[in-house]
Amino acid sequence: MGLRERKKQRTRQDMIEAAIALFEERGFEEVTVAQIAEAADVSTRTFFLHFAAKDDVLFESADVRIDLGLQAIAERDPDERFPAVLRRAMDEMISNVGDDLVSGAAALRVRLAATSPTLRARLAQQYATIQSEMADALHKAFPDELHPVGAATLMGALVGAVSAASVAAIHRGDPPEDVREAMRLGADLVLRGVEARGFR
Amino acid sequence: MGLRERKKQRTRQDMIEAAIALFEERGFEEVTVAQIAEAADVSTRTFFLHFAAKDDVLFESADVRIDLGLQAIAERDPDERFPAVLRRAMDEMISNVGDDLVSGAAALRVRLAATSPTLRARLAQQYATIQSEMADALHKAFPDELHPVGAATLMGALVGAVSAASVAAIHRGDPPEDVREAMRLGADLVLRGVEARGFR
DNA sequence: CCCATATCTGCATTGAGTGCATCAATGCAC
DNA sequence: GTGCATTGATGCACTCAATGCAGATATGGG
Repeated sequence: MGLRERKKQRTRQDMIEAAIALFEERGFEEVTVAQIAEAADVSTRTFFLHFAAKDDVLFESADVRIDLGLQAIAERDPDERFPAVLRRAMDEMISNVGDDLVSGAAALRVRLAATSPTLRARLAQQYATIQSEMADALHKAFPDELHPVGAATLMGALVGAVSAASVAAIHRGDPPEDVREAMRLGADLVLRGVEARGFR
Repeated sequence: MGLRERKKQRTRQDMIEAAIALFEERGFEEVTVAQIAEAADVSTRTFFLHFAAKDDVLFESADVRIDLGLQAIAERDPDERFPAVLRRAMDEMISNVGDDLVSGAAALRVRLAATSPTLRARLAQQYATIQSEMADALHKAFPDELHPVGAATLMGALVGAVSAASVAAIHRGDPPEDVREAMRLGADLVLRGVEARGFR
């Protein structure tokens, strides 16, 4: 990595650190981009060169590995039914929420989201993306067993349960492994219902 | 209702109609508040006197009766267990999504949300409110059987399933009763899992 | 008819976000 | 090392959403 690239990452990191410090001190809504820029000693224009929006600076390390979920679906055994595939997919994703959870970045986001509609929206957006991409992949992998509405409903329940569980657990201050366990219980709740009787 | 009040409702309605027409023609993001105000022959300041944000104009008739859900929880039979209570609550709420669904306002929102992050966020916010209020009420009603994280997870799954189902069904152009049926199936999927084995 | 009140309006301001032109440092070829 | 293309940083002007404030105007009640 050349000097140019290193410098770029440095200013980026400066902005992230400045932003986090200010957010922790005053809250998300009370800090302006101009203040972040000033604290990081860059122009506001530079901020938007690195981040599309003010909240993006908090999602730098947000690392839900949706690719692992999609991969789990793609790699299914020919005779494997979708509840089993989903169990693998969710387990893969949950076991790999990493850095973010450990570093406390996720906790900071949840804490700040409590007082910022903008941030809540951004958080929701992330889950919505996972939900719709997975639903799409799922329908394509099991076209005869799951119609589009069914797949969407199923992923809505799964993502809804898992996200609510993680937010609630993080909000409570649980350590990373307990958060993951809460997420697993959430996924299990839904998948149990799917397995109980067939779902469409 | 006096003349003053009628005039107020009239300007409000003018703005709503102007906004809907413009949104349908050009999409949500492509229409400015100034344009809506001009089309309704009022000042932009008046727009914000009636609506806190640009997207609020589309949620005038959004009528998810969360009170019915909370009421269902409050009125529970002493020996009724929470899965049964939740069935009643969800059924009450789903059966009473009314006007909005019939008038096509809900469909317009879903259609516009497809191309507007702002609108998606607003939609998500609505569900999030229902989710957290119900989770809270649920935990308070069954303090020994459902701890806070469990209640949050459960409502996350329920609201996630129902909202995804309704959005998918509406997106498909299903008529109101089919949309409600999709929502019921979503709720059922989750509740079946809860009933299958006890949930915490 | 007069006064309190509520709606509507104009104006100024803040803050997010974008387009554009420019400057300066870096990387690269020779 | 010199020349040149690239690219990251910046300043400036601008749009748009949203808010505060101060008036103008109309309504409704006495």
